[in-house]
Amino acid sequence: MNTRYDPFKTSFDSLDEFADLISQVLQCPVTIEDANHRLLAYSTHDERTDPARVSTIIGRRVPEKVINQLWKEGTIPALLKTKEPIRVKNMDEIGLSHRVAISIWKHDEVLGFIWALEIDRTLTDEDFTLLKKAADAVKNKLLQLQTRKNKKEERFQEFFWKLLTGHLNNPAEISEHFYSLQITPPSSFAVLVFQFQENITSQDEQSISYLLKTNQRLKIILYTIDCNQLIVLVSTDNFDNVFWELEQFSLLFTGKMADRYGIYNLIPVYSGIYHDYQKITNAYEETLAVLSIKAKFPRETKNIYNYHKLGIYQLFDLLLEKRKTEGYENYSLRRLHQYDQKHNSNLVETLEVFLNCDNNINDAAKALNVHANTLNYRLKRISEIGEVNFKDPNQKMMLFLDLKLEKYKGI
Amino acid sequence: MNTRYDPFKTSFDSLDEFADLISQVLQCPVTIEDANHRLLAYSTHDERTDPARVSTIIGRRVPEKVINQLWKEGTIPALLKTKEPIRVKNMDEIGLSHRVAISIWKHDEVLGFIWALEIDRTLTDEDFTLLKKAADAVKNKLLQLQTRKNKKEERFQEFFWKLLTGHLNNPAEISEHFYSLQITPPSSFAVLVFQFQENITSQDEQSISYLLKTNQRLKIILYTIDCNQLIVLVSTDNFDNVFWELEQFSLLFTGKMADRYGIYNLIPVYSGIYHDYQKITNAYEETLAVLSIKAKFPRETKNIYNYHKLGIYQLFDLLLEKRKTEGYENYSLRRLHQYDQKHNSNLVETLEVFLNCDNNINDAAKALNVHANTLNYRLKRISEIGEVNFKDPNQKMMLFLDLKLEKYKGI
DNA sequence: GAATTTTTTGGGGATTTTCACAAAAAGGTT
DNA sequence: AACCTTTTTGTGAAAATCCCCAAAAAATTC
Repeated sequence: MNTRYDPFKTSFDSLDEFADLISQVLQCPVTIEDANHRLLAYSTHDERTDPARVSTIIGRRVPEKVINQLWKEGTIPALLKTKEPIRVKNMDEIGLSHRVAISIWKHDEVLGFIWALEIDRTLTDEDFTLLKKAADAVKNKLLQLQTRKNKKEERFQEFFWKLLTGHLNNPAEISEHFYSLQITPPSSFAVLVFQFQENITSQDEQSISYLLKTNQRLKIILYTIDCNQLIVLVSTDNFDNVFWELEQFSLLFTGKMADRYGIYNLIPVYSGIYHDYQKITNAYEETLAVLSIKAKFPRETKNIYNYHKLGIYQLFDLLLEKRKTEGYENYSLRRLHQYDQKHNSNLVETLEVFLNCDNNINDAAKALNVHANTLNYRLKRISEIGEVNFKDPNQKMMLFLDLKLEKYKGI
Repeated sequence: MNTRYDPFKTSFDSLDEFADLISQVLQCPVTIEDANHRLLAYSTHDERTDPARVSTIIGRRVPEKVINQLWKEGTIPALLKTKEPIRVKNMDEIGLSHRVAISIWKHDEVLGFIWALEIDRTLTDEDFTLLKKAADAVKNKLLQLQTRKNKKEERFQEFFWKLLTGHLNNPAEISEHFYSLQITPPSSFAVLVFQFQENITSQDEQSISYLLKTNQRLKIILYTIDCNQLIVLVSTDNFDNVFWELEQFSLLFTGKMADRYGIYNLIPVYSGIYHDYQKITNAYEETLAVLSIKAKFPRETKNIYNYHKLGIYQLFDLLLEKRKTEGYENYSLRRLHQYDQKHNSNLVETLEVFLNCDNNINDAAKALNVHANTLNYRLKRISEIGEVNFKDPNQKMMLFLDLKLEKYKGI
């Protein structure tokens, strides 16, 4: 067979038609996906298939566990690097039989993938050449879809920003927008924000888009990017334990950004669950508040991702202002600071660690790297010097608050 | 001797002169006091005396322990009831030798007392008659002092109110007022407020005035009455432990109001220590804030008398407002309330008591009248139902705050 | 009304915490 | 250097807390 021979130099109306054509030429089942592993088309003339393909077709996307495996094992990274076909050995644990994949390129961007299953026959080098021709032939068709989608995405973004900034304050208007964008608004939603260390580049955007679209944990309604923040609107319908889901998703997303794209130190936060789309501004502000507090108390709020869990840190802006206006000073803390300064000891730190450790002497002693009796002695001194009664929850609470407020003020 | 005979029907310039006259007639040392046991005059012709009298003259008032003893043992109550002379047996423990006292009356009000010491001779019935005549003769003179004092007190009051309400905002002006009232302003001061259960009657006023003036623990600079509140400005100079002193004084005052005059349930509060007289308004407002919180959390703040010690309760006005505007609700608390309602249990109450008891299971179990294991079981349920982690101080603190806020809201 | 679940109470042993005491180390003063 | 105070660490016994099990009581469900 001549390498010049190109059976794909023909016009076709739909991608499905084209998938069938490839299938006929290569004598095996074929599927075409976009860059986010969404199913675009699949051949129907061949009935042989494998579980992974069935799931992909049923769900109109490649199952997440399959994507994960293909990432881990290197197929997808390879496809994103080369224009050559890649052979994948069968992986029974995810229901994948032997197959060959090729990426579809336009300039230096991957638009999608073609998969050919090697169920009865193994593809030859010639078949590989044909596959490359098929990939080349399909790119323009894909590009059309892509640009159409881009325009749509712009409208999505505009709508999302209007929602976030409270520019749509009429339920009917909001419904209308959803309808015109062909989105069914979920009855409950949450806003997620991922804060990046640096501004998000357009290359990052692709990774983000890819991750969001391939994720199958949460339904992403809308998302947009603002400097170093990725803002996402997700549906929270039909979950027993929404916050757990949100946390799982956040960790998954940040984990994959790190593993796959080397983008580390993302800070995920999310709002509470809302039902009223006019309150999306509140949700967004919640997330910003959490980010702001997390910036100031990174250690204390390490495992806190939402406003609800912030606990007393919710109050800090307010409290600081109060303290400023009334010129109040915690008597005990002042005494302890004075003592620390005079004898360069560290009673204040000791107190803070002790309170952080929920009054547990052993834990606190470990955290401070001192003997438990040492801590005991210090606590006795603290209660003497600072006139603190460690049996009084009110006193301790105020101390804790004022301790943290000092830090807050200091930053 | 004829009962008509009256050696005191004579004019005299000063009270001291009159005291000497009585002393001459009765052949014993004499002192005259006002209703608040302030020394008004004393005889000098006789050198015999006792330690109590010496202290009285030196301090220009009867020592507090002597007054206390005379109250306890019934002399003063008797003097306030009858116009007859009362004999007091000697009380070595307070340096008091035998003496006779008589109260000086104007209408139904006691203006003061005359004391005659029975050092060498015991007074006869005739002497008693003479003493009554002396008391009668001196009353007009005392009345003059009284009215002069009243006018002065009115000026005091006016000045005090101006200070409290911030109508004097110029240090020079304030100093001037102090000077013109012949008060040396202390360099540090505090405002005390005693809240009565009912509006203060003019009869109560006399008791108050008496107690304030006879007290020797704190130096009272100014005081005034506003409906059911007694407002006092005290000097806090020269104390090591000011707050302890203030507390002692408060308890003393409320105790004596109860014991002596049957006026119960006074609520004492006091401000912090201030140095700047322009900030007296702040001090006053502090006390009012404490009273307001104490009204809402009587049990929790039972032993709290000043703003400083209020701890987290300082923040409640602010927090409540925040909660209202943001429409936040504590998730755990809501869950627990729901459970309580459904199973008519009392998990919320259990939680509150437990937190009040500083996480001490035994104390809390006692307070709840249940077995410690029952409480343990309930706490396990609480942590399950409310998703509370009892090792997390932040969570617990927020729970505590929200619990108390609920109550605050409820009232 | 029987069966099941939830709640309360009790016992008792393992584990921790608490506390007093003492020795040693560290820091400061004269 | 000698002396004192403060701080740290160690030890061990008493006290308390924690935790498991089980039985009984109460409430709920079927």
